[in-house]
Amino acid sequence: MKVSREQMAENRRRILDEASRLFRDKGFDAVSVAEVMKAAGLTHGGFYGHFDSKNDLVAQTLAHVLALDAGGGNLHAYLDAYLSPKHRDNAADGCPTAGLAADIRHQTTAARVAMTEGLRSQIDRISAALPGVKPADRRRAAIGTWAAMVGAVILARAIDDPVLSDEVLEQTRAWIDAGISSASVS
Amino acid sequence: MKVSREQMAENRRRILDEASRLFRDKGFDAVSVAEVMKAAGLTHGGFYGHFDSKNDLVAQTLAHVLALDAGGGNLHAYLDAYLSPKHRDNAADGCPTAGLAADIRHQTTAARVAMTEGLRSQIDRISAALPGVKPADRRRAAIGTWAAMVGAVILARAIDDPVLSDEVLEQTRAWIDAGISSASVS
DNA sequence: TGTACATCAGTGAACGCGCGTTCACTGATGTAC
DNA sequence: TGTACATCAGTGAACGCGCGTTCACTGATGTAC
Repeated sequence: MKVSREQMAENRRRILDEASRLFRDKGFDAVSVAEVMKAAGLTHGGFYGHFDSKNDLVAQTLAHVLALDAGGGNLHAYLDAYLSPKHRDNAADGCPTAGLAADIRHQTTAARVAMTEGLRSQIDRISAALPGVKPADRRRAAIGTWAAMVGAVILARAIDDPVLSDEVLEQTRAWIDAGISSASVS
Repeated sequence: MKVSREQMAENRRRILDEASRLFRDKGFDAVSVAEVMKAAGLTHGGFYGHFDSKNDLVAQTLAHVLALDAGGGNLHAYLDAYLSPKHRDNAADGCPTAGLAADIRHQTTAARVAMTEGLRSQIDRISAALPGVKPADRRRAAIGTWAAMVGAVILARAIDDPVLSDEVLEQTRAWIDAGISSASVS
């Protein structure tokens, strides 16, 4: 049955929100169109009224979730949250880059473009949150720090030993702090 | 038709080698059993004479490829090769951690255990290749450096803009050098 | 060493299943008058 | 404002396809004598 324009817009938003969670949790390929629609409270047939294909959903979900991605002003607090066991253990609610960047390689150009723009913004945001670092080194510090953050969460999630996994998060945190500190104006 | 024991052992090795390349290139889910067997010059039916299941192949392939993984003594040369456009563009022949770590999360315990042991060795190897760093900081430097290396290659492969992708590799390289340098005994 | 035969690695057709996608249909929406 | 009807968002059965896995069969291997 037909629904109101507002209801349809809300349905679309809910599909993107649920797809975003499911994709981060299980990866693009392991989530079916029917699974996303069910999570959004709809049936699978209606999917193609909102999106051209599953590939289209992937690209639009990335643009949707990366637009929201914060990373905020307080780098110290952001690092605390990012390199925490809680973030490692809750991929569905976590950073889309850590959850999906490795999977992007096999997706369509539209999806890759959305991820590229998201990463560009993220590098700028971290750079802006490094006021103590000499301007000439700021971009270098932002990229190096972001690579280490994403790498550490991916490694921590891959490791089957809680002790080693926790250690990867903690030591990466300490290594990043030391790097930023020694690149800062004294 | 039956083949000799040596031939069977060689077939098994070839299946693991081809699976290793294909998995690194396309991810575990995107590679079919038939595709692996064809790449090894066999037909798909014979697969189950070598492995219990596709999950078993995944776990054994990881153990096989991580056992070979070098990372050698010369950290400078290793960093050069690792953070190069060539490595970024040749995932099939590249580091299994960069290619597969993010995918491991959704695999069986056996596969996760194989990856965990591979990462443990890799951290030890990098640690041993950091003789200039104060012993107390060596493990921290090894973990932070490895996280940044893996993260940078994953990000560089996800980015659809060659300029930004190259920059991620170069700046991460410079950031790692600066970090190791400032953690070294003077 | 030579022969007879049991073993078993590899073949390829077939299976059941879940996937992305299509489509005829339903009935609430929202516009024309 | 009230009514008549065209529109179209959502439904659910159905499709073709590729997947992991099974299995009856083949014929070279390698052992027993």
